[in-house]
Amino acid sequence: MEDSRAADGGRQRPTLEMVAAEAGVSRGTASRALNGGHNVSRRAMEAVQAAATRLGYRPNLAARSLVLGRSGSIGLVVSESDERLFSDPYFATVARGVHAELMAHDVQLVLALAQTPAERERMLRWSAGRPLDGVIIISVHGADPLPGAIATEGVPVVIGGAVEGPDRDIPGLASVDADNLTGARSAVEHLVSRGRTRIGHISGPLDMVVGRDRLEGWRSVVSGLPGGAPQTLTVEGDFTEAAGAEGARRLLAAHPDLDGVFTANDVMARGALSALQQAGRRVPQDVAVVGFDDLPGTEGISPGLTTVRQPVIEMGRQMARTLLAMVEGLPLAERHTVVPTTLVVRETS
Amino acid sequence: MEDSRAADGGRQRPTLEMVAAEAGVSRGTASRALNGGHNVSRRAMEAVQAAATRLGYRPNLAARSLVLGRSGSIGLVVSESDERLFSDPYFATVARGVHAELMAHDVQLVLALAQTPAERERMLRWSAGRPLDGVIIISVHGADPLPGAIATEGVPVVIGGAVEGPDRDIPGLASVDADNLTGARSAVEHLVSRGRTRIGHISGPLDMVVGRDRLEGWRSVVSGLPGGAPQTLTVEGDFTEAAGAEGARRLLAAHPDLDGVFTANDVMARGALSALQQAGRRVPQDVAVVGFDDLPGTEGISPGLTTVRQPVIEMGRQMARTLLAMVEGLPLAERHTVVPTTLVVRETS
DNA sequence: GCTCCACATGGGAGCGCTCCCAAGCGTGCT
DNA sequence: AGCACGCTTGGGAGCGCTCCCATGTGGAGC
Repeated sequence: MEDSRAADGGRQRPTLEMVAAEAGVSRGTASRALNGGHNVSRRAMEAVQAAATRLGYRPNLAARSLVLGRSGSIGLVVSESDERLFSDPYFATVARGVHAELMAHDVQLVLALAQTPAERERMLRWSAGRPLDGVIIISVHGADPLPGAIATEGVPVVIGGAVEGPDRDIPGLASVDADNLTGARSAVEHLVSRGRTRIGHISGPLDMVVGRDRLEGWRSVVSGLPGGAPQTLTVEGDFTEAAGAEGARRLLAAHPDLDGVFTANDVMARGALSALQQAGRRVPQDVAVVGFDDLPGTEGISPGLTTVRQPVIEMGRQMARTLLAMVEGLPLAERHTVVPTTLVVRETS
Repeated sequence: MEDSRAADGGRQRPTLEMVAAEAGVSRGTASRALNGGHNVSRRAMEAVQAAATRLGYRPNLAARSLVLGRSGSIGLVVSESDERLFSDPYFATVARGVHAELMAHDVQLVLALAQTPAERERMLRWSAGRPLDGVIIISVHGADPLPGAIATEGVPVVIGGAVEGPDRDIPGLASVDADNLTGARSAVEHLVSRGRTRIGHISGPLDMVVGRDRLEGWRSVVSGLPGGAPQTLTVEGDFTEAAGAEGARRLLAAHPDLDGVFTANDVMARGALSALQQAGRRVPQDVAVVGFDDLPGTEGISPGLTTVRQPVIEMGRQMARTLLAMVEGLPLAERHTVVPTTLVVRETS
């Protein structure tokens, strides 16, 4: 309507210049009054604030970004399909923690996928081009060059998960991860303490460090058992419920005497649970099941799942805190944080 | 390390000026070459592009925003607690559609809550302050002044859901909603066609239009039945599984002869389902259940739920499309879109 | 009464970009 | 051969803000 392009509600949006004029001071004074308020007389302070409210002044954040070289927004990047991003509760939970912490610092959360090459290129554009002060990347597969590339552009990166190889030494790159090795070990040791001797593992994707770490935790315990840790006691999954069910079926086929299963996350544990029951196994009498994650909001589901809890919301907050500190240029106590896990015993073991 | 504040990887980030110098042309020519490419000779074009790649040039999006008066990012605002935002699959699904459409247009998605007054004030700051070109608001309660306030600031708003009252006439405010009335009616008519005569309803929050609309759809059919539509055949829920279970228990207590339940969403239907089974009712033999939503990804869950499907992903895309059109200043065919629903009959009816 | 300093203020510079306009240049027409 | 038009090009202006520095003003100290 009205105008062809100026999208404005009609009148000119008030600028700092106009506020200053209205208050009878200069631009510089107005700016100081509205921000810190240092070196501003009480009189000027009040005049400026009154003028600002009278005019309905809102600082233009783009202009501020330009001069400060900072945008006040950070990206949360997930290298997954949009289907998984928006359906796996793990991501939602990390996002919840990240969101909470960012909001407390008045920082915008930009959500984006980076799975296809085009999406990855866009992330680079967005971070290097400044509207992103920093980036949190969760779900890293393989030796993904993206985090390193962004960090190299001078934009701080925090990875949700472990960092291996040369990326560990890039100063602009930090990480927050659960102690997957110890956590997995505690899960399997718990199964052993329950008298289980034939313990299978349904792993996460083995191109992800988290998948390999939890597998390794399992192996380190199971290889000490009489039967050892044969290949057939392990099935690679992808963290989905279907993969859990399929994994349980495969384990059962190879080892009819299976009496324990440790899955790399809770979603797969649920899948395994129904497959086991469908195969006529009672849980936990015949087969005990232990998962990993213990996301909030899943406590009520029956049967109560024995699982390794990682404080995912808090880890999300920690990622955001770390990133914000890096954006500020503050020194970090430790670049690579590892968070302890807790075993939560419920009904399935 | 290195430097105290300049977060840069050390060296100066290349600017358009530097690219122009490298290519031996002026700033203006370089700009034109990198953007549309109109009125630029082939020679200059190639020289500039080569220089840009050689220098690793990334345009400063803050500067561009400042001059264009546009940031290339839009906000997705949810007026709910962060717990609900990150656990209710409905939001995730809308977000999925919005995300897909925005990415196709290279627009950033900024995710934010606006429940507390402080959060709502921040939204106003973010939208009026320009780094948000437009805002999509989902889950509006009561007569929320926020959408109107943002629209009045000159920032286009799209509401996911119905708009009532004076807000309908604000030109900068559009909406996308499912045809809840007709959808609810078709659900209840389906129950009637299955021979049910005692049909209860577990509604959404009645301070939301969607809650009232679906209730009204139920009432319009049920009031024509012999027993009429007494108050006791309705329980107000809040879209959570617990509310669904509690609602079913209350309905059963008031009407032991209950033979049908229509719930305002699928999550509550799941809750109702388990409460009904716990009360010894067989579904659908004793009591038939129909939900609302039919979100993708829930098809596999057993028993298959009869429900009213709304194309939520597509609706999310539609919201984004509408908003982007408004940002462009394009004329809208219709400001308030209503999307038809489909009844999907499965095992619970 | 004069100097000195702390504090308050105004306004220029500049962030990196896009837009606009004037100037340059080659071609096709009369 | 001369003129006009169209395509390219360079560079100034300006988006709204923050920083910095020079200037102004008052009170404390000698």
